[in-house]
Order: sequence, then C-alpha cells, then structure tokens
Amino acid sequence: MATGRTHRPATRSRGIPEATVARLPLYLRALTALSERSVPTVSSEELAAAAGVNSAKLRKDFSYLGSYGTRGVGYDVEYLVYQISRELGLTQDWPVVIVGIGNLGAALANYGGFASRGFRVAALIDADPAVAGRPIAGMPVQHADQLEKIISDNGVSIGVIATPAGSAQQVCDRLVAAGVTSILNFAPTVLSVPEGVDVRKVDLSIELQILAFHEQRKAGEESAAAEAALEDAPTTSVGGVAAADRKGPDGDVPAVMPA
Amino acid sequence: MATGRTHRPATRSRGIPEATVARLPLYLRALTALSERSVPTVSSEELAAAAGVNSAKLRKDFSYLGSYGTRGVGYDVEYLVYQISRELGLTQDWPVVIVGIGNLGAALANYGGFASRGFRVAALIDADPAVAGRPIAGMPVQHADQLEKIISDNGVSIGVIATPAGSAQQVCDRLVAAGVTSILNFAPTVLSVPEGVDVRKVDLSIELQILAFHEQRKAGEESAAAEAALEDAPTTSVGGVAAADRKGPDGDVPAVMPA
DNA sequence: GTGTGTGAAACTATTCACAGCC
DNA sequence: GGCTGTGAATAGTTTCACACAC
Repeated sequence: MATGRTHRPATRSRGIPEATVARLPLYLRALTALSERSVPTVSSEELAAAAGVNSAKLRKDFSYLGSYGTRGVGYDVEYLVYQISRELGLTQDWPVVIVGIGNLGAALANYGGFASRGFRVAALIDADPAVAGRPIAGMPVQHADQLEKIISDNGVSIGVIATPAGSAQQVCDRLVAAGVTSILNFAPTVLSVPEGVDVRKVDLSIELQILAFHEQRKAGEESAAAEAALEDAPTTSVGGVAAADRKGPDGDVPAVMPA
Repeated sequence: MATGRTHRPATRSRGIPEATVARLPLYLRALTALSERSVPTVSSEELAAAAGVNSAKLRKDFSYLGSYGTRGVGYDVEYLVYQISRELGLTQDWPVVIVGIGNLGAALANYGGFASRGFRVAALIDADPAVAGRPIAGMPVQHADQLEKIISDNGVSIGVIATPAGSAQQVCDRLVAAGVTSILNFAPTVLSVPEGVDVRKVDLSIELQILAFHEQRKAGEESAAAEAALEDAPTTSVGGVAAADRKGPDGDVPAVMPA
C-alpha cells in the first residue's frame, strides 16, 4: 500500500481487523432491531445471539472500537448504534450510482435496505436507450453518456456495477476515471482497478457452488458414516482425490459446462 | 458462520480449507473462459491473474486437491476444469428452488449464471397468489402451498430465500422440514437452522457498508495525513495492532502488496 | 531453463479464561 | 453475582523460498 507509515502512534487504534469490519454491519442490524423495540441495554450474549455470532467474538470485536460497555450490565443500545454507525461512516450519507439496469439492477434500485442505512441512490444508469426511458423505482434511468457528469455533479464515490460481465471492466474504468473509489461488483468477472480503489464483489453463483461443495460432502458422509473404512475406490467417490495417481485412470472429461 | 462441520479426523484428503473452497469457483470461472478460447494449458501465474489472486495462493490451493499440474509447463485447462468441478460437486446437477419472487427473486430466476454451472431452477415459489399467476423467466410461479411437494418431488436439497426478512425464518423452517439442507439467504436476517444444515447469506447493504468504512477512512487519511490528532473519544489506547491499512477479504481486490 | 508443489515462517482470526469493575 | 475487556493460547490463512520434476 505505500506510505510505509508503519509506526503511527494511533491516538485510538486505527487498526480494526477486516474480519471485524465485516461483522459491524451485522451488529448494527441487530442493534437497530433492538432499538426499534426500545430495548435500552443488551449483553454481549444476547446481542451475539441476535447477530448470529458467539459472544467472545463480539466482545473482542467491540474492544477494537473502544470500551463502550458497562461491566456487570451490558451495552447501551442507542450509544452502540451511534458508535458503530460512526465507525462505519454511516453518519454521513453516501450517494451511489447503479450502472446496468437489468433485472438485478432494477432489484437493487428497488431494494429498501440501501436507503435505510446511510445510502442514497443518486442515479440509475444504463447504456440501452430503450431502458433509459422508463423510470424504475420512481427514478429516471439515465443514459450512460451522462455517467461522468452524474458522478461529478453528485459527488459520488461509490458505484454499483450490475451490467453483464462483458461491459463491467469498461464501466468500471469510466467510474474510476470519473472519481469513484469504491465499487460493488455484481458482474461475474474480475475487475482491475488502480491502487486506492476498493472493489467488493458479490457473485450469486459462487455462493451456490460453495453450498454444493458442502452438500456433496454431506451426501458422501452419510454413506461413509457407517464404515469409514471404505475410502476411495468406487467411481463416484466423493473424496478420493487420490493424491497418489496423477492423470492416470479417470475416464475422460464429460464436458461439464453446457454453456 | 455456516459450516456445521463435524469434527471428524477427516479421512485423508478431506481437509480442504474453507478459504480454498471459497476460491475454487473463482478458478473455475477463469478456467472456463480459457477453455472456451481453447487455451490448452495455463501457468499458475496466468491463471492467478485471471482469477484475481496471487500465484502462491493458487498453487497452495491446488495442492489440497492433488498434484494436477506439470512442473515446467503448467496446468491442463480441461483437466483442471473437470477436477475442480468434481471437487465442488458440479458434475451432478443440483435442483434448486427460489422462494420469494419479488424484484430480487425475479432477477435470480432470470440470472443465467445458475443454469450454466450445474444448477437447475426446479421451481419458483411465492406466497402471494397474484405473483403466483404470472410466469417469470419462462417458468410458472407456484404457490407456497406446494412447497413441500415441490421439494420432495424434485429431490431439492438447496433452497434460495429471497423473501422479505419477516417471512424468511418461517420459509427456512419449512424448507428444512421438507428436506432442504443448504440455504442461500438473501433476506437481511439471521436464520437459525438445525445442525447439519448450511446457510450462506448475501446481504447487499452489508457489502455497501463495508465499502463505506473504507471510503471514510480514505477521506480521513487525506486530511489526517499530516497529523493524527482529531480524536474526541479519550478512552483506551489498545495497543497491539498497528495502523495497517490494506484489506484482503476473500478473493476480493487483486492483492496488491509491496513485493 | 521453467514452473509446480510444499515445508516453514509470518500473519490474521478465533477462542479461552479470568482479572477487574459494576 | 454478573458481565465486560483483554492478554494468552490456539486455529486458520497467506506468503516465502526453494527443492524437484519436466
């Protein structure tokens, strides 16, 4: 990352682990629900259960933010909501643009979860003039020609890409050139961006593939549960892997991808 | 998080790290693209670049699967595609149901990425009779009453929940009771499931919040670059962790590290 | 020479367990 | 007594660097 500023005094440790950052939104969501029910305080145990993590992890996570709890009592809900929001940068509101208004883009535009956190959809953008006509979620869909102007007029620094994979890099480049420094990418492709630009990606089919892996293992375990002895051998052996044999036996590759 | 892993000795090769599993789909995607261009072999360096990771990580990942490369040459693309597909359980095809056909559910139903990778959408299900009339993506939307029958008739073990948060747990319970053992949850809520059921979640607004965190820090760093002395909260000083920046979640940003 | 495969080292994250404060 | 905050222990992941196979 540059600037070998390795030894900053850090008035307050600016070193929140990435894993912790990724959980803060989870805590925030649980806390918001408690807040809506006017619950005044909550213990690490209760909050952890509501957020789906264990309490030791939660306490450790909070310890990176500061000492916001009261021993023997718990955490003040409102206060924590504020502190976490501030830490995540949600006390300001972030204008975002969504590029690519197909099914997914439209779903995102309609998704209430953005507005209710600190995000405001500043514009919907699509390259197709046909799409660019009809409004979605009460907003006009603007043509991609306007992209640079929209970004700069609205001071947008976060962009959401929901285009087909083929256009994603190109859209990404334009977003970055126009000043966007954080990108949420839904297109199933790897984006390359200059230093200093953050990309997070969500790939729906990747999540399913990970589930399939575990699912397959479950199925294999059932049959192998009885006798763990019979290891490999059979054709459809789940495990096997047979680190021993290299490309030897296996029949040929049945084109798995129907495209 | 998910992974209701049983603590078993792991019969031999059954020890693929979770982080590796999460990257296999990435490699598979890159390999599929190469395969379509009829590229016969690829080096770890090239493939790593295409997948957005570094080559040492990729080689280590592959080493858990077996020795499928050739020293001095690289990997055979078709062979690797097959091996990874098999490892992920994609050589069989998995029927999935999508429950909740709102904007997001409809987008998922139309999403081509499922069908192209061993997944078949067996049914679309919604509780609203109005929605249940119109077909989406060429498929009829069936009423939630039919859920149990659909699951069992099609041998579905993977379910996708795209309902509002309020109905998600209830839908989840019914899916599980009907035999589903893997769930991909898009509803912004924590699902509780019995042992042995895997849940993965995708929360669109969480991703944005994580971006906002980094975005805020970038902005802060600019002005605080000179001196770090604008803290208001006095509390703690939490030593330890330095002021490292960079992130490195799972397979996100193309790892750019000072070499 | 080239590029894989892998122990070992470095780093990051989670869990334990208990001192310290309410 | 109850619950937070946190060092220390453990577990998991990434990176290094080089022997070894082609």
